[in-house]
Formats: sequence, structure tokens, C-alpha cells
Amino acid sequence: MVIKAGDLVTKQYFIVKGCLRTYMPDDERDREYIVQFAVEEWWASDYIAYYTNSPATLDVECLEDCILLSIQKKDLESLYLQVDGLESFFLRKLENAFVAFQKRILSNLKETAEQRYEEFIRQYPTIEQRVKNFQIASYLGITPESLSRIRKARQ
Amino acid sequence: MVIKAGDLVTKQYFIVKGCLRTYMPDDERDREYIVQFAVEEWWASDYIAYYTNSPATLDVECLEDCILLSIQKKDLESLYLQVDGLESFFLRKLENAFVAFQKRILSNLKETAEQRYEEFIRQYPTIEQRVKNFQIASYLGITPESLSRIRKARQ
DNA sequence: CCAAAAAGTTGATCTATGGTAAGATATAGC
DNA sequence: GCTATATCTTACCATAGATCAACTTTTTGG
Repeated sequence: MVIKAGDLVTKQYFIVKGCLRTYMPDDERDREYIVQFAVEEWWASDYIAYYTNSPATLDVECLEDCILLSIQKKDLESLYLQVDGLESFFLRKLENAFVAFQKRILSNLKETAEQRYEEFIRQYPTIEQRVKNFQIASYLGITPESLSRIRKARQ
Repeated sequence: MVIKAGDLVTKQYFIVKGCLRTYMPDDERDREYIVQFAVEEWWASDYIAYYTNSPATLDVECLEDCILLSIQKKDLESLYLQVDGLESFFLRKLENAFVAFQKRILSNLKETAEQRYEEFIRQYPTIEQRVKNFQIASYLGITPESLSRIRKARQ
């Protein structure tokens, strides 16, 4: 477990090796809502907590043995001043994440669970191999039972 | 109409006065999916098109008489080099938008339509006054009929 | 290898929300 | 102010996906 809900989040993590998930635990309903998966070359954190300096509401958890690099927000900010183009690099990274989130919001508005599942395996074929179906269901916002039925209907 | 699907998007817009909506038109199903509303002091554009230099997939439309300021992406980028702290300012703006989108994804995963409506009027009380109910329904991902039923049940 | 636990599947039923159509209000243009 | 149009509401029925419970398959740890 890299980040646990309630933690103060001062770091973000670069994934050298492995696969992680970021999710909101909901103890009351005994459920979890997966915000994203992350694999090699991606960055992960609870970015709400990281950007707003508030306690984490999300857990970040390794789904496999992982090698991670971490950087303190403070250190990154002072690096921005020293390394030319670094801030632009992170701006670009954030733009990409923003675009991905907006697409996901649209896909939730427009598409059925089946279409979103098709889109998921089209867009993240390697991730689909590496994570459990019930985790994909959680990412898509449906139950494992529903995903199972969708998968059956597809064959 | 500020941006129309298919346009090349090279500008973003600052709202001095008025209210806009950004939405994906779906002619086939004769529907629209509202990505966001924007009011005074906010910025608007089709940011997917703007960041990825691809043709717009979204419409941006004024819902009232508006006063807008626009800036070319190119000009903004050269201003980044001239005005100290400007890039950080836009990075911060993007962080906030990112956080808002992530919260919306989580709320779609966790909450019922009624809870999302409550959250919407709590978070955007002024916007609720300024836009039509069927547009709020579109933003929430439900039909106007469902929203009407939710509103009735609340009283 | 084998037992236990975890994950996935299936069936029966339930519920939130959608679709359609009609009627009721509100808004805008003359 | 009055008509036309847009918006909102209501009723009835349909459907996607949820829930619950049982069962099967896969994975894991000893």
C-alpha cells in the first residue's frame, strides 16, 4: 500500500516496474471505486490530496511487485526553477491526464457498460491482462456479475 | 456558438460576463452530453482539441449574452516565456480542473442520480439558477424526465 | 500435489432510470 | 396581452444493471 486514505500526500510516484491501482474505499458499502490503473512509465498518486494539500481520500495500492521512484512535491517545485522545460513537461503530463479524464466522463455519459468495456480493452489491452475482472468492473462502475454477463454475451 | 465540432481549436476563452456550456452533440440519437458549464472568471474551450491539436469534438455555446476574451495558444506559449509565473498559474488552473474531473468521475461511480443532483446544486447554486433543467439533466447523465421525478421527490 | 481461499459464473428477482406520449407551465415574439 | 414555442411534468411501461445466493473454476500457500 503506497498511500492510505487519511495520509498526508507530499509525493508522487513514477512506476519503473509493476502495476498499481488508485481507488476510493467505501467501508460502509464494503466496496471500492477504482479511479485508475497505472503501469510502467506512468505516474501515480492521490492527486486530489497532492494538489490540494488535503488528507488522502484515495488508496494507492500495488497489484504486483513494484519498483517505484518517488519525488517530494517541494523538491519537484524547486527543480522546476532549476531545470529548463521541466515545468512544461509536467504541464503536458497533466494536460494528457485531463484529456483522459474528460474522455472518461463523456464515455460515462454516452455509453452503455458493454461499450465502455469494449473501449477499455481496446485502449488498455495490456492492463486488461494484468488486473482482475472484478477490478475492471469497479473501474467501469458496474458489478462483477454484470461484467461477467457482458463477457459471456460477447463471445 | 463559440466552437463548433469539427473546428480547429487554437484559442481558449476567458469569461468576463455570461454563461457557456461545453457539450458533445450526438446527432444520431438527437442528444447532447454536457461536459461542463462555465461562468464569469472561468475559462472555456474544447480542451481535448486544444491540447491535442485535433478537430473539435465538442461544441462550446453561449447560454446568455456573453463577453469573452480569447487568447491564441501560440501567444499564450510565448507569454509563458516572457511573464514570470504565468505558466505556473495555468498549471495551477489545470490542476484544479483535473481535481474537479476526478471528483466527478468518482461521483459517477459512487452516487445515484439523486445524490449527484444534490451535489450539483450544493456545489454550483448560481449555475443551477442560470441554466435549464434539461441541461442539468444532460450534465448529470440522466433524462429530463428522471430529473423532474427527482425534483418532485425532494420536495 | 492438495486443501483453502479467491475469483468468476449463473439464475432469479428487484430497482433505478429510460422511453414514449400526453398534458401543463412558462417564455418569447409579435 | 396573445399566440406559438419551448420547457417541464406526469403516467405507464420497458430495460440495463444491481442484488442475492448458489455453484464452478482458478489461484495460492503449505
